[in-house]
Amino acid sequence: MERGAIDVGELPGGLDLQSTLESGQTYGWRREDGRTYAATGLHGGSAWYRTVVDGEVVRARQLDGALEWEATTDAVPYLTDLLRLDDDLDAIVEATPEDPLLETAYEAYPGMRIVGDPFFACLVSFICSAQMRVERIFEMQRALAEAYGDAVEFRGETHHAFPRPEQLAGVPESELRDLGLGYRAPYVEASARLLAEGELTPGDLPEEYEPTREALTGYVGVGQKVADCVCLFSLGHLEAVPLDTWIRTAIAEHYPDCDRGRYDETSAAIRERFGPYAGYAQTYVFHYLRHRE
DNA sequence: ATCCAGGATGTAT
DNA sequence: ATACATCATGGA
Repeated sequence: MERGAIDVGELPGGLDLQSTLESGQTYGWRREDGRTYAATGLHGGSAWYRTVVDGEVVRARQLDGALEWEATTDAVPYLTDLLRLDDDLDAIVEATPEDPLLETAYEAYPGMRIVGDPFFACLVSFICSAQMRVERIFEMQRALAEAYGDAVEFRGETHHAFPRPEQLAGVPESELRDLGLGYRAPYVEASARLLAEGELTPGDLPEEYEPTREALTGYVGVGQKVADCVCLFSLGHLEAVPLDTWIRTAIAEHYPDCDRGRYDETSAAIRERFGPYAGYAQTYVFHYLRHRE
């Protein structure tokens, strides 16, 4: 086992691990105490979180201005990617236009970062997110990992990686429905099968944001909103603004002139309003609106 | 019981 | 191209 700590004070803009991992961007981390935002409220302490990446187990917690970690290998490169520790949050906030809602949201959760999730796990998570509460999306991804993912031993405990595409391709629809996926079950299987057969792999995707979003709708169960989530939370397109129910309500209330009636045009308008890191702004607004009071 | 949740798809117009 | 019904599931 290896262990270490990252000085949060040296990260521009700091870090809020709990908000980063529990704000509905990523469903690949499990909080070891089994509790959630709903149970602990915001700033719920320094719980350990764990995930499996590339077959390596990584545990992490934030304590006294340090990001402590224990892992089966050097976790620093993984944490840097998964938590986007190289993002200059100060510069991102600085580049955000003056706006009452954005300023309130940024001030509510200083240090929250956009995640850089593994592609397939992110894709499946947000296919499953359709008409589903955040808490239940966590349960669905955990169920998928425990049912189909590789088991990895660490500290005397068994951890499960998220399944690879070939581990979900061909799984009977009834099995996925039994995990609570509902009508999303065939979407997950069909998209996994595409990847397992080498079609529409991440390497096939364009470089630019908008063509990438369009290409991602080639998966089954992926429309523009889910595609935007993958763009933002896995592919690093920080300008992507997923238009979910929360942000649509916010647009209606705060930016009605940005409502163009169509997804792509409304998205472009709000992107223009929110600036080059519009995705960051969107995620802060989403988290803020879901948890205020 | 009725409504809703980080929507997408198939079909009819 | 746009409007509409339909799609599971569990919690409030």
